[in-house]
Amino acid sequence: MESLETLLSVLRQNHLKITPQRRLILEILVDDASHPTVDQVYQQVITVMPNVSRTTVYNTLHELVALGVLIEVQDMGAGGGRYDTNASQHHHLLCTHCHTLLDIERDFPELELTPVEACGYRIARHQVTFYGVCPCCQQALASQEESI
Amino acid sequence: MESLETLLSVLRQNHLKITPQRRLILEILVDDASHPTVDQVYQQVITVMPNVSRTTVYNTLHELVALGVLIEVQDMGAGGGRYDTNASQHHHLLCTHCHTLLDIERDFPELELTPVEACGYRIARHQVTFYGVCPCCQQALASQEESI
DNA sequence: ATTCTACTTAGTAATTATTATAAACTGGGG
DNA sequence: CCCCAGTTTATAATAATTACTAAGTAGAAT
Ligand SMILES: [Mn+2]
Ligand SMILES: [Mn+2]
Ligand SMILES: [Zn+2]
Ligand SMILES: [Zn+2]
Repeated sequence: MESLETLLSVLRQNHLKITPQRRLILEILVDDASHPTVDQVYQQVITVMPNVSRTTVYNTLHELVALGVLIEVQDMGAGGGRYDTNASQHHHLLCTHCHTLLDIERDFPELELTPVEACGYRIARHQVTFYGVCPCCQQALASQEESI
Repeated sequence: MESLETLLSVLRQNHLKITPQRRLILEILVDDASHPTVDQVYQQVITVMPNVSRTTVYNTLHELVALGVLIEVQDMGAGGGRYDTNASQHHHLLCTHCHTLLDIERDFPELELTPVEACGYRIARHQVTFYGVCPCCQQALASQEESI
């Protein structure tokens, strides 16, 4: 994600007030590349400002998405959507067991649909998700099988 | 999706009773390649059997997913997850405006992560989603701009 | 610095999606 | 035809998100 200063200036440019709550949420987001859920952001928020409401977290995340500096990603299985603080074009590697989600920064420019495949759609971008099992979960699954 | 007969035999092989409710849901699924939501399946169900409960639809869809003949897909923006009656490996083309989701049956075998990119994950598969605007929505958006 | 106001927040309620529970029902083997 | 494990339904509970509104405040204007 961009630096805190960049994000603050985006807010200013869009005439959004820089409240302590918004500032805290931005600070948390720039430090968290784990694709957190709304609730994970909220839990971090209330360790610092215990009175912030969930509504404020929802509002702020939605505003950042509307401004294009935050992306919503879907994750099979986990509760609720997750937010991606890396708004640049990139791809993902998901552990199907614990849902840890890593960024893959490489580009895959060779992915192009033929006109007949595209069916008249005007294609803007593509996104690849690799599914697998992370090293931690491989170990956990292996020792689980042993104990059977 | 497989034929109705194939699905019925999968149920039989797994000692699941073929009830009128399940049969109807299967009939609906084999005819619907639109990646419907739970509610869209339910709405079709109750036009034929008005007393079927949502729980039965949820249960049946989950059972089919467990049997591997139905896939859950995530769709940014639309309400709830969607079900994919095409359980084979394939990719998707999503209209970011109306969320129409088309299957792309081509394979992309060249998509491989290097060991360093894979970070120790044991990778099982990958899935590509192309994002764009479908012809209908292109027209709608164009005429909308005209009227401004 | 003080005032003012439109924007923001917190708290609560409402909505929506999904899962849990348990009593009544039934497909299909025997 | 009987029977019972599996299934369905209705209802309640849980979870995720959105709506609403009175109270609070950031930042511009004075
Ligand atoms: Mn990412
Ligand atoms: Mn599909
Ligand atoms: Zn894992
Ligand atoms: Zn469309």
